[in-house]
Amino acid sequence: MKNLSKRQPLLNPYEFYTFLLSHFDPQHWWPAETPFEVVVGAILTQQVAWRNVEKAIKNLKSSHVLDPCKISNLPLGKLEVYVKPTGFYRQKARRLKGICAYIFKEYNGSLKRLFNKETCSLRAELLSLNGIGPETADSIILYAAGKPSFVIDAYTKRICERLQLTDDLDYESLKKFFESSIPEDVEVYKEFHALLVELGKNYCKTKPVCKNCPLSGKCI
DNA sequence: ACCCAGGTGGCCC
DNA sequence: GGGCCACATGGG
Repeated sequence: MKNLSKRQPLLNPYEFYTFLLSHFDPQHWWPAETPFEVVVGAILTQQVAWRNVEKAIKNLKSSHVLDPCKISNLPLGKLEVYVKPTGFYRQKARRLKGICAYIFKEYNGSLKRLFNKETCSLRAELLSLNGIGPETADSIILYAAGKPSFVIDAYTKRICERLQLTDDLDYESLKKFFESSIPEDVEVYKEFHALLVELGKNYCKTKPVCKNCPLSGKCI
């Protein structure tokens, strides 16, 4: 485990959060109607634009299969067709089906039972499933289970780098950095992450879009 | 014709 | 612990 940044950052995370709140509309994430839709979206959005995920979710909804039991019983080929727009579709279909089968087998298809665990053991259990890494696990815990677990994504890492908010930290260290700097509050965690993505999508891409960026001047 | 998007797992050192 | 690779579609 790396040490957290010893140098005084230009902006502390909570100030950064209030700054973002004052510059962007509330995001009210996650864009989904049910916790299970969050789980599916979290898998499907890996390394792909959200608009592609919307197509896949729409396919699943219009086919009336957006349910853990239905998906675990769906032929792989059909599931692949539904999730095709999200790319890596063979992998994602296989993993999604595996995760649904697990929920079906271990929890009788009830996410509530799965989520009725302590955050720490829930996270470990999610991480043990093929297709769920740290970001997906934290997204599910925060936005589907409604428990505090700060989500780190590529934008967040990039923004921290550009603002010199932290040293180059690994996932768990960066997560701890945020969690130790802001109130342990589900709504704060949700909105902060969503705002970081919003900032990232508009201004902090691999090639920075500095024009009109509310952070221009603070960025390196 | 490129480049990139709300990652993960496998393999290697 | 980190670096590299495969995985694949769709929009700018």
